[in-house]
Amino acid sequence: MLSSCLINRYWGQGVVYSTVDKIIEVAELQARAGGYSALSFRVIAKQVGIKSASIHYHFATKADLGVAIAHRYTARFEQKLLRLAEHSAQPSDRLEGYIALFVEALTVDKKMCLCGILAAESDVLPEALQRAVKVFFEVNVAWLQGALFADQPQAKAQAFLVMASLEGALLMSKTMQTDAPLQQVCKLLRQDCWQ
Amino acid sequence: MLSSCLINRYWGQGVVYSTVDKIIEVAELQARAGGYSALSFRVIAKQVGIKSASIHYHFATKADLGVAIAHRYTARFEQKLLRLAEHSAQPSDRLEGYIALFVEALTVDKKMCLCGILAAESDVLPEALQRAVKVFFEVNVAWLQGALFADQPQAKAQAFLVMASLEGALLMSKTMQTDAPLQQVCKLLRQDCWQ
DNA sequence: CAATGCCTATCTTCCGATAGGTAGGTTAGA
DNA sequence: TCTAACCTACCTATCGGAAGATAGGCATTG
Repeated sequence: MLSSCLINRYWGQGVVYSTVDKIIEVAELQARAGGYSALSFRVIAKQVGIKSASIHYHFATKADLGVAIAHRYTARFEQKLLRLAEHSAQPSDRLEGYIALFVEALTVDKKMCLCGILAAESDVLPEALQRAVKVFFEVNVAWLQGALFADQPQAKAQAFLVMASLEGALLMSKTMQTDAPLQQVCKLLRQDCWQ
Repeated sequence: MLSSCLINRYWGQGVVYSTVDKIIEVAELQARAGGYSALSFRVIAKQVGIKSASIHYHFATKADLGVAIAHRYTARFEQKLLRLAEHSAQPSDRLEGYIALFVEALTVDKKMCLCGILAAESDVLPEALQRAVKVFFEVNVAWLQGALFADQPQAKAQAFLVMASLEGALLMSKTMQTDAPLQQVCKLLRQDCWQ
C-alpha cells in the first residue's frame, strides 16, 4: 500500500508527491485545525483532486489514516530532533531549536501541534491512534531528557515541564489570538532551565 | 429561557437539578472527553431522559449549548479561585490550591479541562464559543498574575507559564496514561516559582 | 494477464434542526 | 368565579445533509 509513495507522482512547486503523500499532507493540516473528528474523507478528496472512495484504497478506515498521519508527523519531528542534536552541542542551543518548532507551528503554520490536538480528544480516539499519539510524547520527552538535561537530577521532570509548557502555551496563544503566552513562556524557559 | 433553572426540578442524590442544569452537566462531561464535535444532542438527550428535539427548546443551536457549557465552567472555576484567594494568603498556598484543580480533573473526573480541549479545536469552533473559551484563559491568567505573582517583575509571564504547563501536563498525562507528567510538573512549579 | 489506482453508485447511520402538536399550569378579564 | 388566552416544557415525526464504508467497473501499466 505505502509502496505507492514512490510512483504516481505529480509536480507541485518543484517537489514530487504521490497521491498517498498528498492525502496525508492535506489530512494533517485538517487534523491540526479541528482534530480527528474534523477529518472528512470528502473534504480531503476534494482538495487532493480525487474521490472520497479512492482514499479507502490507500487507507482502509479512517483510523488507519489517522495513524498514518500521526506516524509521519512523529517521524518528521524525530528527524528534526536528531538533526538538532547533531548541529547543536550546547543544551541552550538545543532548547532554542526545540522552542523554534513550536513557534513555527504558531506563526508559520498557524496550526496546533498535531499530537497536541489529538491528545486533547484522546478519550474518543481509536486505540491504535491513541498509542501513536502516546509515542510522540514519549519520543519528545526522551529527547529532551537526554539532549537538554542529561546530567541533571530532575532531568525527566524538566523534560515534562518544557514540553507541557510549550504545548499548553501553543494552545493558549491560538485561542487568545496573541503570541504573548508562547513568547513569554519561551522567555522564562530560557531563563530558568539552567540558572 | 434560563429562568427555567428554578422550576421543574427533580431529586438526585439529595440535590435538586433543573432539566437545563442536567443538559449542561451531561454535555460538559461529553465535551471534556471528546470536545465540541463529540457533543451529540441525541446522546445528551438519552442520558438526561428527554428527546433530542427538547434540547432545542432550551438551546436553540448547538453553538448556544456550547457557549452555555463554557460559561458555567468558567463561572465555577472563577468561584473556586475567589474562594482560594480568600482562604489562602500565602502565594505558595494559592499555587497549591490552583494545582489541585488540575490534579482533580485528572484523578477524580478523569477528564480534560473543558476549555483546554475546546482551545485545541478553537479553529473550527463557532465564534461565540471561541470568545467564551478565550475568557476562561484571561480569567485564569489575571488571577494567577494578581494572586500569586503580584509584586514580581515578570508576573504575567509567570502566570502564563503556570497555566500553560498545567494544561499541557494534563494533556500529556491523559494521553500517556500516567500521572507522571502532571505530578512532575507540579513538583517543579512548587520549587521554582519563588526561589 | 494481472495488478494498480482510480472511478461511479449506493448503503446505512448519524447529525442538527424544524414543524407542529399537547398536557398542564398560570394569568387576566368579564 | 368561570373561562378564554397564553406560556412552559416537553413530545412525535420528519427533513436535508454529511459521515464512513462497500461493491463493482474501467482504464493504464508492466
